[in-house]
Amino acid sequence: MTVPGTPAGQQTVRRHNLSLITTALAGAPASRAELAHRTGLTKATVSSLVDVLISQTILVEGVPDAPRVGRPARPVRLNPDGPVAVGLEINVDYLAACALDLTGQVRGYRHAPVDNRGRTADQVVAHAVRLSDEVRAGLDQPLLGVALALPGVVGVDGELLRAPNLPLLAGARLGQALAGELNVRELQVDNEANLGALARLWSAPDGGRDFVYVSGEIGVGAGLVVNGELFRGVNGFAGELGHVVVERDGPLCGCGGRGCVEQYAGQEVLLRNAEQPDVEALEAAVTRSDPRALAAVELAGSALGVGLSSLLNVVDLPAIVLGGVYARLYRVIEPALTAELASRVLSSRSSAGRLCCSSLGVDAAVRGAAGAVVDRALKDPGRFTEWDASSDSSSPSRARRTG
Amino acid sequence: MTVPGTPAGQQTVRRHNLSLITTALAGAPASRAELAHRTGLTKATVSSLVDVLISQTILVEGVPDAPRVGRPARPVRLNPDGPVAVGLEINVDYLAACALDLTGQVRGYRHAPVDNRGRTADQVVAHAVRLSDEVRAGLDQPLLGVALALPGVVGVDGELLRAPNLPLLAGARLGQALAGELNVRELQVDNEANLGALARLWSAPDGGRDFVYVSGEIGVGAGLVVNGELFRGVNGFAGELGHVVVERDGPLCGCGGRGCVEQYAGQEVLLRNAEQPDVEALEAAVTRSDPRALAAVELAGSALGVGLSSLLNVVDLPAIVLGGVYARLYRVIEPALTAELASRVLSSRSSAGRLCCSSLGVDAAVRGAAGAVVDRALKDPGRFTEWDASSDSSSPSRARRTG
DNA sequence: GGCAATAAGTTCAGTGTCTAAACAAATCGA
DNA sequence: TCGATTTGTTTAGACACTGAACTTATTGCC
Repeated sequence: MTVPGTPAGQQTVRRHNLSLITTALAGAPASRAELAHRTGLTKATVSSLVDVLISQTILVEGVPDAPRVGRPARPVRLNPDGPVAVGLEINVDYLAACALDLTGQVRGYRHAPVDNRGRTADQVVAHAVRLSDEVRAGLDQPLLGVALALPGVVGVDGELLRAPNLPLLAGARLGQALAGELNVRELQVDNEANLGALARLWSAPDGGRDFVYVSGEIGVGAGLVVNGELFRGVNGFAGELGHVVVERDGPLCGCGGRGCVEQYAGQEVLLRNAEQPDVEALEAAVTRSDPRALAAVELAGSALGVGLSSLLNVVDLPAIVLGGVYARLYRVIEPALTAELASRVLSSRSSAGRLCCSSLGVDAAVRGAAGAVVDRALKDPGRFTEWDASSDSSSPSRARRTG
Repeated sequence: MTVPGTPAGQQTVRRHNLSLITTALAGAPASRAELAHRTGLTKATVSSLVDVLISQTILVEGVPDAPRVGRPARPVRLNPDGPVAVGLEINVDYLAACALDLTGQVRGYRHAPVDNRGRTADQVVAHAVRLSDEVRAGLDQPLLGVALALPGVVGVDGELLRAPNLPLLAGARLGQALAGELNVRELQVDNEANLGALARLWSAPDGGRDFVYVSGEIGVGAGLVVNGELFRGVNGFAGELGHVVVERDGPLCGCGGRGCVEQYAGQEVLLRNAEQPDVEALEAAVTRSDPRALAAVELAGSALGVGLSSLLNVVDLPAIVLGGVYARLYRVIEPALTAELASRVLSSRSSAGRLCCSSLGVDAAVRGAAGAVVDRALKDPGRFTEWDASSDSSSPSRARRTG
């Protein structure tokens, strides 16, 4: 909570304890007395903090439930009618948007299949803004914030640095453009693997706070979740599983190296090896036990296993969650993968490295984006002490672009 | 500073701000007024905090330097005669100990060449305790704490989980045994790669706060330093560079996998390939351009480059520091290594991935261990509010083992 | 030598936040 | 209707920070 190198005062304490309340309420509602018990604060302090959060529309009082002996508890919970977070995703062949309230409920969702390969940044941004509006239509709730998921390598400043399949958008400052259009101060931008990982983190409360999420989209990315937080690395390049080496002298990769995971398990290579036009066809071929398809998937699984072994020996995480294509091919890909992992990962002996498959579909990244906004708000609700006064970004009717 | 999930109060603020003072003084002494300027606190607060730290013997007032106009500043600095930290290292063929004062100055050092392969845990612990005493001999300063460096995989609880060359010590709870003998409450245990990395962090102030330190001892380990902090992973297994895959079907490794970095660049393999008995001989052979030796080192460099490329694509760090054997062979190993890195590491285009060589020798890990103790103290001096009262561990004369 | 200028460090009233304990409120059970 | 029980609020006190006034110590200039 406290920012290193910055002096702490009473306000710092307040901020920390406000965050204690909101995170304690993220799971289930609770009375003030129970909050005091959970957080270790006194009842008096909890009352004071809850008052602040209610006045900020972050919390609301619920109806007392089945009364027992003693004064009935008045449960307090995250306000489903408080500010909403919007997640956006710009991908190769679709755009998506998602509105989430503070409780994590989806309040709006749009998935627009569209080929973005030939579109300019301006066009894509305009479309994304439209989706953002649609997704908030009918919700008379202020905008908490917006986050954006992109397919490719995203720098720390939100720039799209590498996007092999969206060349027109490479180098575009999509985050800043969208922030201007949507009239939000800051807009978090991250790649789909990272945000997919976060979606998994919050959608599976018992799924652990440490895992690798493998995003099997066009590239092979991984989101590293360590102690419930994303590990991004210094430039935001962390988790580039696609360019971990499987064979030093393997096939040449677009990155300039040789034998990268992507050259065995990337979607493009996978389809080519299987001689199938798209993922749907591959899935069908696999279910009818097409030998070429099976071989291609097995090769991919084995290479992915080698790459993940290297990754796990470097970052030491106890679980792997497969997303994207790999989730859809889980059944077929799993044996080769586990075989490699079992023989290669050091920690596989002491801690059973669980492998599982994401239950979220294509909407993982958008959900994660919106969730990231909510998460930030719940982890530091004190940020909004000035925020609620200047509610210029509160109404869905924003300043439209001129022309 | 603040512990997540724990209520914050005024004491929390104090603790944070005390740490602000000590870390601000880690570089150079400063007057109270300058500290106020550096930290952002008021002069009044700084005075109060400094008083506390002086009473705890963490800080001392120095002599006023060349006076200028105005009341002369009274510089405050870390107390070189305050508590001392002890670092210990148990390695395959030596034991080492190091005493560091709060300013980071070495106040005592011992390096005892001894073959530990045949010794039991009890024997090694007893020897280490003796060295710890020797290193503090003549220093009438309380003991700040002790940390221990081990060659192998160290679990989060300090257990030595894998130590291929010290089979008698595998599974031993050396940290707990030493803590009991030395009468310290807790004793930080970590592997030599991690502590070597920390030593590098503090010995090269301009060396950056993000890098991989490659420890070329018996195994090939890596210490990952991210934003000035060690990245240990969930079980403490992070950074096992030796078992990153170079060739999926390469030679069988002791870990059960195939084609691990260790099978090309490990010290044992390296010596075997070069047909040399030990590292000294190898160094000599290399300087007289022995073709076998050069080939072996080049092979190692190339394999290390492949492994490090995978590592950097996973954790995204901007610099590599070579330690151990690799530092000694830097000249010869560097070309092959940089070639692999340049073609394979994604971020090598945007951020120049600097490769350099540690200036510390075999004492890197002990220094790092002692430094880790000092670092912890400076980052949270508030921990010692109760500590100084019960000064049972303050005198060098401790309770000896009975018998 | 005396005195303004300058800068360092201290003192003190004021404010915000937490704690602990007493108090008020609301319900059950007899 | 009354005691038991639990929730939530009030209040006095403690603690740490801030800002401003104040004290201290030195330089530089007349």
